[in-house]
Amino acid sequence: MKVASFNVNSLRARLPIVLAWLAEYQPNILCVQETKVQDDDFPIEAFDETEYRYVFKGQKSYNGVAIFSRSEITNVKSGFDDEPKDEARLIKAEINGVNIVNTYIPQGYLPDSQKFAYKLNWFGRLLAFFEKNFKPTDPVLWVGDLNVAPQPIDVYDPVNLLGHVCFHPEVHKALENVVQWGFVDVFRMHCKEAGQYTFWDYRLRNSFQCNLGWRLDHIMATRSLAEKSTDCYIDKQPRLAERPSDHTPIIAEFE
DNA sequence: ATGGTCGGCAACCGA
Repeated sequence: MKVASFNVNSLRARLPIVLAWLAEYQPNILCVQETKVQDDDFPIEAFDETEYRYVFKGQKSYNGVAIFSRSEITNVKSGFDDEPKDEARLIKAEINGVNIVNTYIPQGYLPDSQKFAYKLNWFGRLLAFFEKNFKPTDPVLWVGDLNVAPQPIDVYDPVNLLGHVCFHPEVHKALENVVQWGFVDVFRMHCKEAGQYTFWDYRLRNSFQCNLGWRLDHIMATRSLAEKSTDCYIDKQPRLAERPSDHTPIIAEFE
């Protein structure tokens, strides 16, 4: 089983890239974030021509998550139970007995801002979500753009970037609290190398060419599932396409 | 050199 996560930065703008990527990599499951499309305008026709089924929850302009799957998708639910639900940031489903939780976690703007406090709180709400819906012994995959680079080897300049909203001690603690519930970082389990990134800022000149990146997109698995993972890797091919996203897909393979 | 990127969507906001 092949599972992937990809922040597409607009599904409609990236539609040919996503379709070509699905055709080439043939994952069983693809989770996407930042679809930036409200549900009425989701490009269902394009995906109805593929073998993929899909579920999605979006809103106008911002956020938006979707899951594509070659197998039946059941038990779909978006958002938290309490307010604000953030439906366009969290979608959960069950596929072949595996629970998929696809998240687009708030970026946080600046460390002093309300948005950063909201981000930190979001991890707490997510932990409560896992505690309520699953047991750590269940097969759960938590994937998506988590907007956190967990370790110094996950950012291009750990000294100067320390304190950034995506590389901040409080965010590291918030992430760790959720991971401690029962997750294994599947990419890190298979690759200990520094400089393996999934995001390069558009605003930095030549950030991709110079590999000035961040590892913000993750595939987390509960222990029983992680033990079945055979490989995990980051795909940089879409950056070479006509219209690259600032993120690139991460793929995990399971027995 | 007083700049430099995207996408959505129609003036800026978010990343």
